[in-house]
Amino acid sequence: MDTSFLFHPAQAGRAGEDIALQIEAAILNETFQPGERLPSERELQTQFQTGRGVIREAIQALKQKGLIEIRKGASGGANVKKVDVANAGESLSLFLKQNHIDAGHVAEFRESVDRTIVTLAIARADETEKLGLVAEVEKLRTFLDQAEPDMEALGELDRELNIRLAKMTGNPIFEWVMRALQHGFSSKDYALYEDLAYREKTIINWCETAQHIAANEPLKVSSSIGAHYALLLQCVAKGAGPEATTSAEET
Amino acid sequence: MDTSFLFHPAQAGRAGEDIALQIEAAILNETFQPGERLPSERELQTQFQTGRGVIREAIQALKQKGLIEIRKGASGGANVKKVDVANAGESLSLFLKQNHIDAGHVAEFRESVDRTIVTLAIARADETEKLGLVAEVEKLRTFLDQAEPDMEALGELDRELNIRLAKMTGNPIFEWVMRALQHGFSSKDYALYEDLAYREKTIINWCETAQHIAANEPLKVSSSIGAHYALLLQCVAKGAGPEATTSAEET
DNA sequence: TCGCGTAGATTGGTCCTACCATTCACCGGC
DNA sequence: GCCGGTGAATGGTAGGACCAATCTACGCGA
Repeated sequence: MDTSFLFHPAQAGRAGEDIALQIEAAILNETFQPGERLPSERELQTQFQTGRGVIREAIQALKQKGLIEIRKGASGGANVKKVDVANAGESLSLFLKQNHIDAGHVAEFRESVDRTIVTLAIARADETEKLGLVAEVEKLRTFLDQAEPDMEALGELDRELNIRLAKMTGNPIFEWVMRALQHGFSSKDYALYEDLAYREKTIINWCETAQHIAANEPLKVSSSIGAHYALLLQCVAKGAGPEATTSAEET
Repeated sequence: MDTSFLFHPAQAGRAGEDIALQIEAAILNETFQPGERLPSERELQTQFQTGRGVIREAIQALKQKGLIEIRKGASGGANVKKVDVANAGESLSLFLKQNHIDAGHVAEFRESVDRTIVTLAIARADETEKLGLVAEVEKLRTFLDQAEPDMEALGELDRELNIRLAKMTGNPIFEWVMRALQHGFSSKDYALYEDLAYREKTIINWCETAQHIAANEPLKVSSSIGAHYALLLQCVAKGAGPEATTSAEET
């Protein structure tokens, strides 16, 4: 492939990062297919108009992320690797992105984690925490009256609530997983809030969930969680409904 | 701190990796505390007897992993960072290691994931897969008669079984999580198999679990999972009980 | 005496050049 | 037609030079 047009020179005190990002973007949007070979270091050096050390640092970063693997020798170089599930050392968000994990699977996983989280939260969090959660959730209501709510703020609040809930389990792994999921998926997820009906129902659902937690009602809260994800899947299906499905699938 | 004795020169075609590992080890075993400063690049260069490029690549790798952050200028350099839960972009295994997440929390998380996995596996896997699982699990029995079983092989088989089960959900995220957990925890986990009683009970439990899956008995399988983790926690508690924890462990 | 600004030292960031080690493709001899 | 050698391509390492950012310390002036 002729890649001479792809990249532009990098500048400032972080040329390495910049270059790594450019290449990573090219890989993630599949300009470079798995199995393909990146240009050699010396070639990239001229394309980016930079020293070889910088190129090497960028490549090293991609290698560290598991995006490429490197072989020496003639016709060696950096091969784009399929980030398959076996590279578990890597970040969850990268895995979700490169494999186009569909929303259904993410939702399914999140639902299972959420159910455990609320159960543990009810069992372990003290009254103060539970009431604090309820108070925080109530803030969502302010978004109900607005015709054009601040999506940024709404998404942020939703994120914080999820993390707060995860913390209430007392088990840091749940918090880690929650943050990882949101890091890898937030952009897609919160776009759903654009839908008015979804927004209203979801906010109400959040309030119910928090109240059931405060009231120590594990079964009711579990039912709320179920309702939440039913809602989410329904909204996803509707949004992607007519024809967008075909392209979204994969391998 | 005087660190001149800490490191030894690296060799072969991957000096950078080697050095990164040495430094990472020093950080993880807390020879370098969070907040402390690593020696400057030029110092490390003389300590490792290598070129500065190699040092920079090693440092870049650590930065990529989120273990350090780097500032320019006098009294700048590489600062050891506390990998807290907020860096969700990072790998789960690193998080487990640096934060000394205790076995109980890991077990709790695994149990919740396992319960979901078996439920989904029953619902989605076809007969062939289920019978395949049973057949594979039966191989564990061969370890029952041996006085000195090959722990390596036993651990490996256990790992494969878990992943096989995760795959049967049809949701790649579960497989990812399972692999991440095992990557970050396997060494400690499979040491438990050293205990004869635990080994026997766990193997039997595996067989039960597989059979219940093949028989499509969600409740029974859930009960098996519960039994498994009860067993595991009990064994951990016993092993960690007196004080043997300190020395006998890993590396 | 106090405060501010400048000069120097420290450290990471970049560039360059040379050389080594590995691997592969091509070519010539058997 | 097969085998082995040889050279080219490519990543890996070494070392030096300079730039840019940052902190420290000193000295000048109010």
